[in-house]
Amino acid sequence: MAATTKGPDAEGKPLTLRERKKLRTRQMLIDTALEQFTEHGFDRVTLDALCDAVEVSKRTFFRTFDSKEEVALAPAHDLWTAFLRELETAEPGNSAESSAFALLRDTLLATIERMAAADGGWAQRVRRSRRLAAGAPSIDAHGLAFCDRTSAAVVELVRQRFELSGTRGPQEGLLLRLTVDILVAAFRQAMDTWVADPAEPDAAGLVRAAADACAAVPESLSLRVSPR
Amino acid sequence: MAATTKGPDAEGKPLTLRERKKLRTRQMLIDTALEQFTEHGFDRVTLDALCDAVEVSKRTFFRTFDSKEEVALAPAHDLWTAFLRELETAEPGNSAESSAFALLRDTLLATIERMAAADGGWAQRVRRSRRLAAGAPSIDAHGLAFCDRTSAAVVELVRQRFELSGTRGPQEGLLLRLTVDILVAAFRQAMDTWVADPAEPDAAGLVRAAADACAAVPESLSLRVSPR
DNA sequence: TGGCTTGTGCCACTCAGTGGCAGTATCTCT
DNA sequence: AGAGATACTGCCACTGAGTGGCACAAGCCA
Repeated sequence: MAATTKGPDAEGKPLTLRERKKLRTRQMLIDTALEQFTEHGFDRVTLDALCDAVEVSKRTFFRTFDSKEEVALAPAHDLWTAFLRELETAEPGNSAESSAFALLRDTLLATIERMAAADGGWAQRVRRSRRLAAGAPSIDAHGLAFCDRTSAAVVELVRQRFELSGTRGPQEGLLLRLTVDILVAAFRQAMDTWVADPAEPDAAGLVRAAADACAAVPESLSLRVSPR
Repeated sequence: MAATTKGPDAEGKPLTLRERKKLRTRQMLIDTALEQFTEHGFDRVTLDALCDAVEVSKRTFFRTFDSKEEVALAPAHDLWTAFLRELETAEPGNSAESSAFALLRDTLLATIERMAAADGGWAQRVRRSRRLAAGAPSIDAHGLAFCDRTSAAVVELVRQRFELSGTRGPQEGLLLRLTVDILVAAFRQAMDTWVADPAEPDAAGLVRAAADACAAVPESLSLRVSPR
């Protein structure tokens, strides 16, 4: 994936003042947006109003985000970006199973933990963001599309870093894409159960939910139906 | 799912003139749109231009479709709508396996065949539509979101018509959703291979691709990776 | 300090999408 | 067949997202 995202590149430590300022307005925009959107509803908050509140020109907003939806999705965006970074150095599990699915799952769980550790408010922001997306179709659509693009990048990266085996077809890439999509489906499922559950609003809850959802995949394929 | 879609309800035969006219403009819009979009690019065709070509007011366009993207997605839209209808009367496979996944898969394949049988140009239109979506992020996003909404409706419908078993948890609904999402992932995969393959541009090719993708799901979960 | 780069504000503009209202075509009932 | 009820359509004005261009200011690098 080309670095087309406008998010932060949290790697090189020595941030110049300019960059720090930029990050600060970005965070300002995210926080204010999440707040306003949850308070008044996504489409009842105009960008003009939002930019007014943050004291930033609309032009600047669009230099920071690609669309009104993206600011609401920033937490999810950051998660997947971090996931990709994590995947660049991830190694197949030390356990017996070294399936691609397990690798991806473990990397995702590790990423979640790392995000939460690096920023205490992260879990809350993710929940807010997800709730917003659930209520506003256009946000959800953008989120889905972003997931999809990320999936493609994941497939790319894994093929580049690892040797695939366990199949005879010439279509390892296709199988891999399916694997990634299944992981994503499980994660979305986990997200929704986590967001709906008031008991564990912290990152640990999300990790647990994600692990559960991944574990449920084989079961779900053998789920049986009978007419009632 | 409430009947919020603006698509045709191809069930009651005696179509009144009004409805026939409406359907005709709808089809006109779809055909012209697919043509113009593929020719000049999605965002280089304004709605004004499109409506001009079909000699319809923009207001009328928005009474027929919810958004500019939706007209490009109409074929996919129709497919999933038909899938839902099909599912209302589908019965678990007569074969030994009566898994939910098999039920959904078979229903989907049957729906594809039925769509193609009812309308010769259908396959071509679907290909065009999919190609458009692949090239225009905003179309793709809308398509994903629509798939998601349909998935929810499918879960709803299956839970209503069938008894689920094969699991001990109280979360059959969650498992089922996962099942549906996996089917959708497989189908999207199939779509892309089918669209990319010039050899079998007819519906039979899509059916084959979809069946293959579904069959590949278990394999994909056991796909193994090793560092290179 | 002074030039150089980079981010910002402002302005005007395009285009998707909506509400309202008046006009016309279709339906229905006798 | 004709008249009234019932869609559906066209037109117009409007909101709001998103973009291009240019002048200006703030941070950067000697």
